[in-house]
Amino acid sequence: MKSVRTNPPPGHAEIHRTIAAIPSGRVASYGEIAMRAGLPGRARLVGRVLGETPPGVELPWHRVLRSDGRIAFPPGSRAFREQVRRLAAEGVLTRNGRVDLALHGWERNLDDLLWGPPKPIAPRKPHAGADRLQRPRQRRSARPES
DNA sequence: AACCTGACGTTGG
DNA sequence: CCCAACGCCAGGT
Repeated sequence: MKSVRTNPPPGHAEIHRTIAAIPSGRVASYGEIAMRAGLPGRARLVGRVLGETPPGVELPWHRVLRSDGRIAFPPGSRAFREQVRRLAAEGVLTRNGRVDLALHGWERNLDDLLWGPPKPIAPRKPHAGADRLQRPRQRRSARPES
């Protein structure tokens, strides 16, 4: 018997799994989802899979944005407004259809950098004087000026 | 098969 | 900030 329909694209399940794992109040880009799903460079696939996701399947699709934090739908469209609404409900505000990734990015957001889990870095060893062990300090690599 | 079109992304002008 | 050019991949014309 012929397959009723095209087989599920490889990675389909992983993509769903990854999106479902985005914490509430956080957002991730299509590219990041693809990356985490083990499909680097397949951002487009993520978008298609999402679009093909049948209703009824609960998925935090609204937490997926473009790499620059903008909503992928046409501004003003039904889906666009719906996404803005859902995000706002989670405390993620949108400005001109764009979300501040530095603030709400899944990983590496300001909160984490300022108040979150910046704990691991403090094996401070009370040592009088010699503080040379401090961060090697990011030296600016010689920049080949133009 | 060529061409167009997307819930995309990056680089460069 | 806008635009063009690619890279990417599956579907539809």
